[in-house]
Amino acid sequence: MCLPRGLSSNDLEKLDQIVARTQPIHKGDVLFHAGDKFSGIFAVRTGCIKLATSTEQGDEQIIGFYFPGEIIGLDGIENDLHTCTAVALDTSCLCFIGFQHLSDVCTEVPALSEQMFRLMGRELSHEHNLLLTITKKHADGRIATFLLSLSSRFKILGYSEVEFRLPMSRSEIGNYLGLTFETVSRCLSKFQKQGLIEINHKYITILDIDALNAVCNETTPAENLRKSAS
Amino acid sequence: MCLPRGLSSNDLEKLDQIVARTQPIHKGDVLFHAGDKFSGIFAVRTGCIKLATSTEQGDEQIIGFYFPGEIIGLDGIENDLHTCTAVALDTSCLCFIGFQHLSDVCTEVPALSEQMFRLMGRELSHEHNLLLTITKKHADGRIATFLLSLSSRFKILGYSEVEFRLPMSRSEIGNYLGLTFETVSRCLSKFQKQGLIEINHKYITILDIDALNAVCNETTPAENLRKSAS
DNA sequence: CGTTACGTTGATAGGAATCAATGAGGGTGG
DNA sequence: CCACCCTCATTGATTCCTATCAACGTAACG
Repeated sequence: MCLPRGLSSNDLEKLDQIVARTQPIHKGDVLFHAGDKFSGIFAVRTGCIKLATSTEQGDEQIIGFYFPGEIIGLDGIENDLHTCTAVALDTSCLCFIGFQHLSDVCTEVPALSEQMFRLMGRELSHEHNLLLTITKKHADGRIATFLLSLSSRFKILGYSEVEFRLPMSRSEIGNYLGLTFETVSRCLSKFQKQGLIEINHKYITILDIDALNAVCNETTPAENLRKSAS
Repeated sequence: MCLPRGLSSNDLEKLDQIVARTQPIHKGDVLFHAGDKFSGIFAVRTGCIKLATSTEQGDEQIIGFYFPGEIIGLDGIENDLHTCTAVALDTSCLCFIGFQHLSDVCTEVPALSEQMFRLMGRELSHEHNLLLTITKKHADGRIATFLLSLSSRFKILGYSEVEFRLPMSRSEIGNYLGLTFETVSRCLSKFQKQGLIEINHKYITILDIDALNAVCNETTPAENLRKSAS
């Protein structure tokens, strides 16, 4: 499992008792909607889930894509209401941990409480990084960053870091990175022409990871924004 | 104080014992640096603090501006290291709560634990909103949104919601909103010409709050990004 | 085999970044 | 106390990136 880390086997047992394996859900299925009552958190076992918030006007902003080992649902802890919508991008299996159980165990096991804080902290850093990527990088850099992020996560999961399938559409990538799908498509084509990657529909092969890294670190737009650092 | 909410007076007492009032810090002083060891969290009592992350290349991204009653330092919970830098924008007073003490009291008082989760959840929603603002709105909308956010926060603090001082520079506003300081300046001037606000250096008067709200909700760029909602 | 959603590619336009020059305040030192 | 410096802010001219509009190709699905 994914949640525990530094828990005693005794504590692990307690945790294990409250974890439920859910039925697989299919592409397009909604795990929870923004506004739904918060009932607990989910751990992705297989597949991929996207999380998105939205404005009153109905535009949606994708917050992240979640792969096996990653946790979703923390957005509901604040007010017992989910602020995000979670949708499966592929057939996916999840574990569910009811919040009532979880907080019971948390009071018994302080280490689990800490672990929960860490998870929320991770969400926060993820969003910090996303903000940095969006505000400081051009389209090229954002997409290169995105591809490398996927690559490193797949590697951790034991899959190939250079050859993988994108579970999300161009449109979703664009939404996530603050770009239009046309721009995403164009950048991917450009990277292919430059020999950085090879694209076959949803399948990507990274040919030159160093060059991609270089694109990530390219000159930032709004050089002068740095001045506020001083 | 700011942290408690729904705590018993008994619990409050425990909390009170571990809160330390710190010496006032001055404009430009650094409360903690990214990379510093995490020692505890701060509550702003007076003044204003900015929080920022940065890339390896040194560009900084301002994450938020924190006013009295707001909490900073949660970014350090994940790895016991701060991921943000906190800088005073004005002379400011803060309370400090050491993390060791805090987690001790948390295990005794589950309600406080929940409160901490809620605080982190609030940080998360704040960043979701910021992302939405940056990716879905033009410069005008971002700045109008920013002004209205300040306005409502000042109102809560008991200050005027239509007349206030901006503790941060144009450059910092721009950094926060993903714009250059020139664009910020231009938009503010434009709003003034349109009779929405009046600017006097750092002092702002909101003349037409409804019109500002309208600017916030204006047509979004990248209309087609919505399609991924379907 | 048509329908539909998704993806690619091209042409154009618009908004904000960049470059540049000038002005206003605040602090320091003579 | 005034002159100077330096940072912050304003405003204008130009450029560049990416959104937008549009047409077409391709894959998946019933």
